[in-house]
Amino acid sequence: MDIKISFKVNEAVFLRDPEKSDLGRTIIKNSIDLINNLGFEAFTFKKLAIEMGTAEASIYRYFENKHRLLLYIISWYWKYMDFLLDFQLQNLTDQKIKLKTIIRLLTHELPIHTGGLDYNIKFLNQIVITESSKVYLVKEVNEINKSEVFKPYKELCAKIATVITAYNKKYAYPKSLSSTIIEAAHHQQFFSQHLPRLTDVTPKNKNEFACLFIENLVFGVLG
Amino acid sequence: MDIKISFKVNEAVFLRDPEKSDLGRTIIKNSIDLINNLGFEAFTFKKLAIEMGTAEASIYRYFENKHRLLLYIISWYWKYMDFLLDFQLQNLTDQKIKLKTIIRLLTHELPIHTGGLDYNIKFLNQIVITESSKVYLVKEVNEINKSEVFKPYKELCAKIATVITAYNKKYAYPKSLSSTIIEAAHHQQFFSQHLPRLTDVTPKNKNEFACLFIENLVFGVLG
DNA sequence: ACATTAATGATAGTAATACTATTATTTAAA
DNA sequence: TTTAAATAATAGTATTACTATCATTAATGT
Repeated sequence: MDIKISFKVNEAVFLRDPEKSDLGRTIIKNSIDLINNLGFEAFTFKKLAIEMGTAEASIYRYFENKHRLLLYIISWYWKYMDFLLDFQLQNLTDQKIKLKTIIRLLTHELPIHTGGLDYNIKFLNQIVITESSKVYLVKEVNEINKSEVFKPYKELCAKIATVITAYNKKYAYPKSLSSTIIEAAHHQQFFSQHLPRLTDVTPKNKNEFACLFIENLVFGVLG
Repeated sequence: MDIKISFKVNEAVFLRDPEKSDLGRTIIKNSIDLINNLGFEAFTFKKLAIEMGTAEASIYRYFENKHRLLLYIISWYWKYMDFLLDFQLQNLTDQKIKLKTIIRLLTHELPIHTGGLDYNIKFLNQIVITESSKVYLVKEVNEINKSEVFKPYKELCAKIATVITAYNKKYAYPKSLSSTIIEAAHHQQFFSQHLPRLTDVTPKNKNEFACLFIENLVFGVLG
């Protein structure tokens, strides 16, 4: 069975759905590559158009601006993460194992699901670590939030919070703990890569570090 | 006694030291106001120059670009935070009270120290919450880091880590916990202001929320 | 007090960015 | 096979992110 995975991203994010045309999919694929290469600040639609051999105006038909395009990519990622989480938590009954599975997912490169997915998951992962907070850390956050485009993040957060509560019914801050571990997963990965003195990473545990730290944190708080 | 507080920010951050001239100080003061008003993305040197009634070129004599200016402001903030921390931890012996004092400082508006400080601390606080991570979440982070401009953040982190270790010698991740609570302090404040569903904030505890959550987190992990 | 240096103001200019608009051409749908 | 929709190609504008020049003002040293 050759399943094509695709996720519906909120329509408010784009002008034309990039999933529904070759050009659209090429835009997303090349954006992921180029944002990863240049960083979001230096990334422009012009450069993307040149990279793709298309016109700048074509990209503007899909996205209002590069911030929306990033929002699309990040939303897509959260939807994919949500899907993987459902998939991996399936049939698990032990809440501790569920939490460990979640933490593992949040702190590692996403497994590449055979079939579908022509996006570079390694790059996507790096983009999420470095750029994801830029989608909401903007002046217009309240305005943007009204169109519900942050829903995928909120839903993932709520889902993790449910598992937290199932593990420890008395814990008072399941959603905050959830958003904190998501963000900390990114930060600790970024710091261990670029600013290791902000962490306790060692050369030995470099890849596992964020996971170890967050597991210790979560089970420390939840008991 | 009328003490003027000032902090030496690493010289690599600026071209000309803004603390050493009226124009320089006006640049910083107005930047804080304007970044708070417009957000960092919409903030430009041109707008700042108009606001100040000076020429754009004058500002470029102090800072290479707006990223460096933000880095200056954020570095200044960390130095000020470090100073306040020393001040408030003075004479405290109970490590638990020390940690609570730290968490309180990280999650509240900084107290305005009489004398000195013509910067708007309320605004500065908001800028740190919303913009501070943008100084390191950039492609050039390794390059920038070489000039030691992130030292104030690292030193604050190390200082907090010392207290964490003093409180619990067995805890394996003092620096990561330290950077995590600093970042979480910002995120949880931002989320409770703008995206409350990512938190467990209630209308009642809105101002105290981040503090309560992080206290619970820290003493949960450290025992 | 005067000369020298340094800082600022005023103005101009350039390349790149972030778009919008127009029209011709290709592709897809009715 | 007609019609509509999507794309390519091209142009154009306002703003951004700078750099350069030169006159003026302020600060400093002797």
